[in-house]
Amino acid sequence: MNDTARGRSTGTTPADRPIAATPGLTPQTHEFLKALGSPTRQRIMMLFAAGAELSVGEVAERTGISQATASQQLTLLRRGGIVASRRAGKTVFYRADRDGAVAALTDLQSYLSTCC
Amino acid sequence: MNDTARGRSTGTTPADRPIAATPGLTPQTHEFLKALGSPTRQRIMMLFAAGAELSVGEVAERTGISQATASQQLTLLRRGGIVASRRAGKTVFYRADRDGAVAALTDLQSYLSTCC
DNA sequence: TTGTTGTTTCGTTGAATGACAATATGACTG
DNA sequence: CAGTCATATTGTCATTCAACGAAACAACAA
Repeated sequence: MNDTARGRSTGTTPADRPIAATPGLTPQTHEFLKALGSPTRQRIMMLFAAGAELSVGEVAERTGISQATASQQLTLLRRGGIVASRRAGKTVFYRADRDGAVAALTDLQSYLSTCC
Repeated sequence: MNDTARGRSTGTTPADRPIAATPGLTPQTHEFLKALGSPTRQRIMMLFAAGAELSVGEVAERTGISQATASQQLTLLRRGGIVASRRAGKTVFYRADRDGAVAALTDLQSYLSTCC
């Protein structure tokens, strides 16, 4: 569960890997693309508009999917860096992760400016 | 390919709400996400760097996949609007579609600014 | 016409995905 | 401690996807 090592993130890029040598997308961005490639997960994301914070159960209820599925899909979205989670007692609240989204979008843009 | 009713997109959006009315992503953009979500197709895209034009057979050879598979994957990429094709006699040349990529990226950006 | 070449479509196979119910874990309450 | 609530994980099934070879199709040459 521990989601350390974000890899790309905010402008670090030490001395080990120059950006230009990277032939493709960051694994993070790959997860991002897969995450948003699903209509169900797109629908879930729309629930987080305006900075809303929702529990897993609320997401399940509002989308009409089972609690188990909601938990799984939210895990995928978090893996894609588009949502973040916070635990408050027994319930876990998810919210949109704007920074993660921007990072993925930036990576995508850089990738596309290479291959297009 | 006829994309009627894009909804948000390039319009100047005078006094109406650009955000509230848009429920999700364009089908085109959905195809775009699915297309780039595959490592194989990401690899294919990298072949089109610097405006290169490649036949289906060349793509097959350089990626090590069968010609049939290459044709299928290129179809998916075209459906996502990231490549365009041109027929010259018997051979079909594919190239990156920069405009399509930019359009999808713009749509994505607008979507994310809604839900994040 | 027949043949050749490049591409697409068809049919199949194995792997990955999405969804659910059932169960396990974790966190609080009594 | 046992009990309960919210979430996570597991097991299973149906659907989808990537990849292939074989066959159909399209464009040209002889």
